[in-house]
Amino acid sequence: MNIGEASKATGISVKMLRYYEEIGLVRAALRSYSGYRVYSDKNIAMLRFVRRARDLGFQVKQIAALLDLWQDAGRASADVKSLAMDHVRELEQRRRELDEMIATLEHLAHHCHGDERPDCPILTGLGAEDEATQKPPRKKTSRRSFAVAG
Amino acid sequence: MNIGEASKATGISVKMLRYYEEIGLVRAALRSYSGYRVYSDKNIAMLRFVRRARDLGFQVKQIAALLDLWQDAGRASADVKSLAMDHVRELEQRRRELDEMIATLEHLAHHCHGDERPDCPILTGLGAEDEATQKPPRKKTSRRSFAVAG
DNA sequence: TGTGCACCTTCCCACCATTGGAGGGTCAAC
DNA sequence: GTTGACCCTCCAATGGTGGGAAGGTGCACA
Repeated sequence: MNIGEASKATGISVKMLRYYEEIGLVRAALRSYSGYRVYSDKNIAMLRFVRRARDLGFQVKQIAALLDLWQDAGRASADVKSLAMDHVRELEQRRRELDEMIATLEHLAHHCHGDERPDCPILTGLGAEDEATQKPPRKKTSRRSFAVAG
Repeated sequence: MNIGEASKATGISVKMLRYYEEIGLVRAALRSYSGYRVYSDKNIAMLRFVRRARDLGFQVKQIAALLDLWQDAGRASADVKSLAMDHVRELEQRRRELDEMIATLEHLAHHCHGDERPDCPILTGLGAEDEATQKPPRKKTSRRSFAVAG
C-alpha cells in the first residue's frame, strides 16, 4: 500500500500521514526502491487507531501515550482509563465554556429586534462594562504625551 | 494611557494589543514623542468591546465586522443579530461534536475495569473498525481550539 | 518507444491567536 | 548615575492542517 491508498484506508490525509511520521507519532514507514512509502496492514491498523483518537479530540501527545499503552501488552487498564477520563474532563470544561458563550449570545440576541433599526442590545452588551475589565479605576496618572500622528 | 495600562484596563495582553493593531483590527494607536503607544478612553472602550467579543468565541474577522457595525450609527440591528446567530449556530455545532466525543469516551470508559489488568475496552474500541474509516479524509470542523481568555 | 497522467517525493509557506525572548531605548525615582 | 520597570521592534514557536512548487516514478495506451 502506498500513501494514497493508506490515506483512503485510514481517513487521514496524505499530508497528515507524512506529518505524523515527521513528528514521530508513528514510526517511519518502510520505503520502496524508488522512495515511496509502503504501508502494511499493521501500519494501517495503527493509523486507524490514531484517527479514531483524533476524532475523539485527543491531542497528538496524548495519542502518543495511548499508542504506547495500546502496544504494551502488560499495561494496566487503570492507566488507560485515567488518561481517557482526564480527557473527558477537559472536553467537559470546553463544553462548559461553549455553553456560557451560547447562553450569553442567545440572551443578547433575544432582546434584539433584528430589524432595520440601529439600536441593538447585542452591541451595547458587548460594549458594556463588566467586572473583568473593572480592574483599577486608574485616575488618569497623566503621563505627559505629545501626540504624534499615527 | 500607555500600553501596559491599556492592557490592565481591557484584559488584553500587551502582545495582543500590538497584534490587533498590526493586523488592522483596531486603528494604530497614537504615539508619544518617544514612540510609546498612547491610548484614549475611546480606544479603551473599543478594545473592551473586542475583548468581550473574543470571550464569546468570535474570530478576529467577525470581530472586525462587529466593530464596523458598532461604529455605524445607521446599521440595521438585523445585521448584527444575523452575525450573532450565525456564530451561535457554529458554537452549537462545536458543542454537538464535543458531546459526541464525551459520550463515546464515557461509554468506553464505563466498560473499562480501570485496574491493574491489561484488557481495556477503551483501547480495543479505538482500534476497532468503523464506517468512518471508509470515507475520504474529513474536512475540518471542530479542531479549532479557541482558548477562552486567560 | 514515446507520451501522458496520476501519483509520489521534499521543501517551504500560510493559517489562527497567542506567547516568549532577544536586543535595545525611555522614564522616573532614589 | 544607577536601577528597575516599562516600552519598542523583530523573530520564532506553538498545533494541526492545507496549498503549492519543483521534480521523480509507475503504468496504461498508442
